[in-house]
Amino acid sequence: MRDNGRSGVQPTIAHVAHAAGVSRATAARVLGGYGYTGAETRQRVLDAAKRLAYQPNLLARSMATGRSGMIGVVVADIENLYFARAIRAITDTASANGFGVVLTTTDEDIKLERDAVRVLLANRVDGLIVSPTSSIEVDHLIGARDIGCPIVLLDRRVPVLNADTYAIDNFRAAHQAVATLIKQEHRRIALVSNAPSHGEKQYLISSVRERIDGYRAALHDAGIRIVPNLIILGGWDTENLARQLRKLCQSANRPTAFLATDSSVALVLLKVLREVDLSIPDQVSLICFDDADWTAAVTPPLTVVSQPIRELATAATEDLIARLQDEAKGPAEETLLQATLINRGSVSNAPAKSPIERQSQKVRG
Amino acid sequence: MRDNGRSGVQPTIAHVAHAAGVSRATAARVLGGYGYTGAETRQRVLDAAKRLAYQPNLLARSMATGRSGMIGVVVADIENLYFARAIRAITDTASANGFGVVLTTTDEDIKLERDAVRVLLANRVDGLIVSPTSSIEVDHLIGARDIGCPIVLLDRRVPVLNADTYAIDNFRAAHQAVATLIKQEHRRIALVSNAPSHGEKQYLISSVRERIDGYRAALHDAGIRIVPNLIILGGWDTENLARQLRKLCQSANRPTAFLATDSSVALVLLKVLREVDLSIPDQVSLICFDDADWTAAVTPPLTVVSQPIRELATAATEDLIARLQDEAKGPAEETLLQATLINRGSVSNAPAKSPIERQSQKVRG
DNA sequence: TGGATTTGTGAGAGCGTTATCACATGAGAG
DNA sequence: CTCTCATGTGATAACGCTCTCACAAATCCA
Repeated sequence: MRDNGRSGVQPTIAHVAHAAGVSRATAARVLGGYGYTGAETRQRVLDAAKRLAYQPNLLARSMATGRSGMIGVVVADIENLYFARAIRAITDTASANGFGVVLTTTDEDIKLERDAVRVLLANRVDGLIVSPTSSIEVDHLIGARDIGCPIVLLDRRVPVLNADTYAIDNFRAAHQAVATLIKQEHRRIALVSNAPSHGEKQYLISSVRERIDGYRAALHDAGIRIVPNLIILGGWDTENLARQLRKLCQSANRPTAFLATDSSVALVLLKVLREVDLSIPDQVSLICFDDADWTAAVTPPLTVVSQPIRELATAATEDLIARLQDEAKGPAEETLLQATLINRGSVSNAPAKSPIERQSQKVRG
Repeated sequence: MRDNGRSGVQPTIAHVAHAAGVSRATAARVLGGYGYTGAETRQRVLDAAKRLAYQPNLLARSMATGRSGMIGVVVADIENLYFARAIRAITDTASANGFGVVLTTTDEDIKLERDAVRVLLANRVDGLIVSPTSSIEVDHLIGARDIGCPIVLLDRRVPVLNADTYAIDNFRAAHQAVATLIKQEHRRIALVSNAPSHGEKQYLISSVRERIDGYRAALHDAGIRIVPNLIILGGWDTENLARQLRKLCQSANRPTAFLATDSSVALVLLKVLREVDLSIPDQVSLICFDDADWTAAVTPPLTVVSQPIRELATAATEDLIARLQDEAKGPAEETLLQATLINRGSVSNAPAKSPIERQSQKVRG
């Protein structure tokens, strides 16, 4: 039993009890707020506790109660706006309810996700809020659920897990965005994402998959042919995504409009567009997911699909905490909030002529 | 002792020991990796552990060892780019070293900071990484240190605490940025920050204070008079900051250049500049702290003071972990890395004529 | 062959709580 | 005047680990 130098300084219930001249049990009762205690004794204990600056050891309490008061959060990347906002809402909600948050990051790597869940479980978090990288490889989540650790899913679904899920209606949001573009006469609309393209469709992150589905449906509804080349899945390497976009933008029949599945993708696209000297919204229109604060500050300000991230994350956390506190656990529910399209300045009518014609015109002029 | 429904499912060392037909002590030794164990026994225990999917209860381990393997992180706001990057680096470094991270957020509120530290200590984190809101009200930090909880400071200093500190050389960075503007003939240079203006100078966040000092020094070195009105401290309310900036930009002798102390301030400034129809870099120049990814994507791309956030946070975490592991604790050290000015497109020569003249000229034209 | 030494194992005491149980006291009821 | 019963309080067993000790068996050296 090594001495960490702390135990000698941190008073325990025993110290308080001694100082107050009562038994440990009694001190524990008043400090823990349970069981009978005489008014006068209680005051003596309270005084002693204050005098010694007693702080209960939550680890010990967790040991004894079997609940740690900690919520584990597993997300891909905290630098991503979506998750940053979500984590903020989660920590706020958690601490308002007396819970702490243990944060882990997976980088969309299923192996790291497994590790993260294992570590969190080993630390006996009471519950988990997860944005799973995969909707297929979820054995670790099922394992967690099976040992009685409640899980709430954020942003992404895992049907087989049967857990409460909080996300937006991605299909509808993408559909609406694309429909907006179509209404402005756009016919060649590209969808750009940083999800990895390798593997089967089912291995895509569910939110991206649903956005793609919404994109396709909107095109289909308008009788526009779906061109596979216009769906860009750049993977997690920004440079790779930029390369693909550059190529697309320089091709003869480049798209007249883009739908970016998140703001970091939009950023890459913006850089490429400047590189190839295409201006928004005159030459290309753009809508992106997530109302990042910079989207309103750039010129032109970007039209975005705003997700109610804070609401989602807050609701998810409250849900988890409710499940932690009530033993009455209803069946798993899926909460799908609606995203809202914020019209700013990055969408305009499609250029009257096709890009090819425009370009040759330019050369002639 | 309530049953949380988990203990029945989670196997303990006792279960493994029983399954392997050895004593708890022996199982604990092989599972804990300490003391002697026979090769054959070890294997039996390992097999049993695997079969039962044994996962050590880290809470219990923490109780016994007095170390939790958790690092507490206290920052103002995770949505702030600086802290998002820092937290990312901290979690990465921590988990690479077998540590977990408990995250708390203070919103620059000293009261919340006190609470956060208290909760973290109650949870017996092994050490603390803090970006303190105040360099004056630090009794809670001193208290933490005094009970033997190592603290490492990030971004901000607290001289009296005598703790290892990781930050950039804010004075020099600001000095250099302002000098750059001066070299381009700018004379009316504003400093814009979102730090609260009320109270004494010493109550400012140390990094902001040092940037202001650097700003003043640069002006002074160039023989330029310091105009108090050009130092804008907007507080945490974005709208308030915008209001002040609007007023400043519309005043007769508005500044020709701005130094923003972080990227979120720059964002507000950008919006205001668009509102009042002032273009960068023709009419005003701009340098901001922090190389946020959007700064390179806007038009024109922004010239920024790039802080080596990741390096700072990684070093801070490694330092803390080293102090946690080595008992040999040297004296507190301050590590000041250098920021680098990244020249992009938001700085140009000051308009040849004063804003007033330009404006009247415009009217005449 | 006997004592010392190595090698491996088991017993058991913490760690700081929670929570149950038994017990002491005094008051009120029969 | 005993018998309950409410009211406090103290002992004490968990919780699941770590880690010191004691001790048995096997090995070594003289």
